Amino acid sequence: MDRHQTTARVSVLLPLPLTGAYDYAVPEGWSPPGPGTIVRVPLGPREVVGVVWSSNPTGPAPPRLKPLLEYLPVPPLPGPLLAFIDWVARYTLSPPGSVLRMAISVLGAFQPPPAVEVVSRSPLPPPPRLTVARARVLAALEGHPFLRPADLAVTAEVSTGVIKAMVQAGLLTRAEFGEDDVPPPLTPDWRRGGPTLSPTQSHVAAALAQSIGGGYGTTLLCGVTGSGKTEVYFEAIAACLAAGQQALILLPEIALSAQWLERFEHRFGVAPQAWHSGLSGVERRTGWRRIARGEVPVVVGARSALFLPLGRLGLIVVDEEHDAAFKQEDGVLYQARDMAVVRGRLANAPVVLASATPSLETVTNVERGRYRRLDLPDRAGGASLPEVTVIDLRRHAPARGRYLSPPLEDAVRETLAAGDQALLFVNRRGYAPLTLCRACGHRFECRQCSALLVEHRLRRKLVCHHCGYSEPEPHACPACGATDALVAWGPGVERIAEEAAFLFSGARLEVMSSDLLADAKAARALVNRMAEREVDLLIGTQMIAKGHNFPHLTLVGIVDADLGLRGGDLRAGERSFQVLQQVAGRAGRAEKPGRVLLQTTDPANPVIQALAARDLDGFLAVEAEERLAANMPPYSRLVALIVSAATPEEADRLARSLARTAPRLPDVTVLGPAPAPMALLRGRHRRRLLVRAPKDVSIQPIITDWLTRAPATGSARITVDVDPYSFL
DNA sequence: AGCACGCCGACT
DNA sequence: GTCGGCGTGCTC
Repeated sequence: MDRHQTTARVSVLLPLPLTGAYDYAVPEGWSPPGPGTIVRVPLGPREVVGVVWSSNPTGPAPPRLKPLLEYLPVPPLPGPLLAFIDWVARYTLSPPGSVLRMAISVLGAFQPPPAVEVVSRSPLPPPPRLTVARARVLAALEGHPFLRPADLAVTAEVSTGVIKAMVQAGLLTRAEFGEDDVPPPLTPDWRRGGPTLSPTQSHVAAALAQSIGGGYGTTLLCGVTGSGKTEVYFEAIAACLAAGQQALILLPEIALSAQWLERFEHRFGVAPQAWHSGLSGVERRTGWRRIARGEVPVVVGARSALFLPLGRLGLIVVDEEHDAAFKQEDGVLYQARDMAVVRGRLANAPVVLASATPSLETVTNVERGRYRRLDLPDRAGGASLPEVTVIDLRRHAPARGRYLSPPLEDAVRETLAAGDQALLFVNRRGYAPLTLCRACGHRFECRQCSALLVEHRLRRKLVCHHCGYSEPEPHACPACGATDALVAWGPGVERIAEEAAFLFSGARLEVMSSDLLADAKAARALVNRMAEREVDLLIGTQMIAKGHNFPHLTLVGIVDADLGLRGGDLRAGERSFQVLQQVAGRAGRAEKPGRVLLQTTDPANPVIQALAARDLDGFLAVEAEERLAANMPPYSRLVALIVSAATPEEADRLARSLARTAPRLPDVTVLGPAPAPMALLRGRHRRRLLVRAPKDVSIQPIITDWLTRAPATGSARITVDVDPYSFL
């Protein structure tokens, strides 16, 4: 072709689920934009914001190129973030645009916010005689450099007309004040001394701090509850700040970590930039813009913070790295802990994974020599670890219809009599997980999902925990019409609270469950009441396991340690161990020793045994052996293909078609199709195929190829979940 | 993701 | 006769 191109062409990635980037023409006379430049482009009948992905795209130009419309006044996205977005898209088999959307879907962040009109006192001396109203206006401005005219009118109790006239008369000066004129947040003071660290803590802190500036490397920071993990990685953050770089801390549930923010503020003097779904529009906008301008030294956030435009990333910390909440379960399906490691590698920054109960994946990576491990074996301040006693429910059966065994009941009584606090852990919300008709055997199930409806007696409702569907508590069986035949089956937190209120009348009892507390503030208030000893007996779900410190808590009762040991979930054992270990960690954090009583019907179970012995490595060894024998992760890789459709027939048809066209490769196993564990979810019928492949096989191209051979038709959809976590 | 175009039920 | 339901298809 001898006709060379006259207009420059760039490829632009749009935050939409398209197959790739689109090409646009750079208008004559514009400086060519570099990768990462945020631009506005035409798309069909509308205009969208996208990001320049390549300044010199290869391949044939599309027949007609539309021109770029505008370079938006924001710094370009940092190169390592672009590489990260591409990497996540390839790994999770998501359209790159969908991944990009997570990075730039901050509404209105690309235009400087409209300036606000403000007035201030004019530098001229006020005339000797002022009307009463004008004098009030000047008085109201005392102590304020500037105010919005409307606000000033309200404080001075005058009409806006007075202010207008004063501007005219030169008594007040007008100015424009933009959101960006707000001074940048204060820099955390890394020179402030932290708490005095023990020799072990100092040693570990120094090792972490030393990795700052030394390029990528992942460290597992393993320390039991109360060992001072947070304070230790704060030292790494301090070193990162001292080096002029930015630190990113990921937490599983930001909303509940007011305590974490307080600790940070205590150590560094200012609050970090928070990033989570609870932020308001303005907070997101100003936060994102500040981060993009490189003004923010520390960000603490949930999963999505991985996609922030941090350009001088010097450290990533993933706290509670084992937490299943790091797995994003809708939209782009990714494991934020694993992606944090990738983000660190691409930005050449060290990564710290912190946990008291690290995941088998992470520990295996240590054994393979990919991660380094640092241990904090002792509890800070010399507090002793609680003693764990296993109660065999077969030998110490509770009374009929009850769930607290005599030894646990006695222990609670003793604790309360001694003026101490006790905690009962029930990992199930509601009153009873099953409502059954004794006359005909009818079970109440959700119409939308294949899940049992859970009775919530306090709300007088039966609730589906998967889709939120609820119906009033029934009086009669809808199947056989029998009245007085419905029974509540199994324990929930409300039922245990009822039993405890009966057994320990006079004790100040409170229930902590996500559906009984209005918001994070209410949860915090309850935690405070517990810490202030205004509560004697706290009964709660998983919520209570998260890092709260109760100095006078000396007894933790685990009502049903078996919950979660069954259920066919790959990580059921791990999850039980983690939650139980955390709950056990609530007891005896101060000078008083604590004890843990654990009710089980299966005392010989290795999870129970390891818990009783507080033996993390022993537990992980048992778990590792089982996973290796079953050829399951982390010794192989799983990919789930979820087929969903409006009708069961459609779902079956596509699932069978996928099974027929499944790849036939020596090491790749395809299991299924089977009804997905949640075979009916939100009105859609689901089937699942599981692919298992060795870790060194690049599974993504195999799946992509497979999907082109069995395309979805009609209402059917295929969702690919690389490294699935939820088997429920 | 939007926003089009495109074919079948209850309204002025 | 049309207003409008949301089912498929395209956007450099």
